[in-house]
Amino acid sequence: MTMSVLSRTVQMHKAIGHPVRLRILSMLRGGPLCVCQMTVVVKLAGSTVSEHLSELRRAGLVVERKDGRWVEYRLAANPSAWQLLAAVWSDLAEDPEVKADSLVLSELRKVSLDELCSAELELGRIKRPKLTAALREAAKLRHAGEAAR
Amino acid sequence: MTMSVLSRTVQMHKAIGHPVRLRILSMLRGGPLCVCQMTVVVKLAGSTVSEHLSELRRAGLVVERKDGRWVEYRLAANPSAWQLLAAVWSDLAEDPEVKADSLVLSELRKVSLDELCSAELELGRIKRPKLTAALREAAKLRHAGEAAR
DNA sequence: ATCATATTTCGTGAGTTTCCGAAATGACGA
DNA sequence: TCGTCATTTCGGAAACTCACGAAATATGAT
Repeated sequence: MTMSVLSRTVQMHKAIGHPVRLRILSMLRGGPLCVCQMTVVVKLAGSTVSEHLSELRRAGLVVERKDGRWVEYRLAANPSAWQLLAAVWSDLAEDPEVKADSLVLSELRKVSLDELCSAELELGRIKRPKLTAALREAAKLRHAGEAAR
Repeated sequence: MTMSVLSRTVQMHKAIGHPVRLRILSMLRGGPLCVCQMTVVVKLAGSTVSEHLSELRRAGLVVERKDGRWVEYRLAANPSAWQLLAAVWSDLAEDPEVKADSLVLSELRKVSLDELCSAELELGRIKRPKLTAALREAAKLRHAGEAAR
């Protein structure tokens, strides 16, 4: 079960080397999140997000903690992971998509999980004015970054 | 042609996230090398090694320089690449496979490229006593690390 | 000029990744 | 107890990765 240093390093970089997983890591920088919150932001099937999170966990980059119906993920305290991610944050903060995500998240964090997860609150149908404003702004940012894909 | 920061970061980590490419980067830490030298160490087809090097170049991790019949690769001066690799070296130096590689390389660097590349000098048929000793030692190291795959 | 050879490019097959929706799991509340 | 709902696991389809050998390219030696 103990992998070589080489294999562990490869596993860690493979985990980071995917746009959705990198966005998830960036989101977690602002504090722990549950799966349903991340699902809203990245707009993929819940099962897909769950699988990405499993891979990040296997790579030692995040840890999970059950909290009632929800599962909360946070960045792992792993030192070599932290050093690695530190090298990533500086560049990444400028990215339009990452900025858009954190804009959405800052409003999303103010909504209770019960409220967020209740069936009617799919993205775009959320009533809260601040949140919808954040979503519009995020869409603009994303669109601006679209050219540079 | 300008990629977003997110895409470039992903590309870089994908490039690092492969055992052979990681070994190549580790090898280059000791100075520039030509393709034929790396091919001998990693024991893959020349075309395969060449493709790995192209990917590392596209990711901005290495640069190439033509030198007669040979093509020399070295680590790029790219600052964000350097910061990333710095986080990797510390862990990686202990890995048995990486140690084995650098042991072989330290002897391989003493052999001229002409001598190395002449057809009879496939790995294992090299006459130089120090080099063969290094290869035996490297094989032992690799075998010790085999358990931890 | 011609040959040998180091490297890259190309086509191909095997294996892996990524995404989805459906089914399974596990926890809360009625 | 039963249904509801967040999450995970599973099966499968499309896309991508990795390794190879053959062909193309380019350089140095004869």
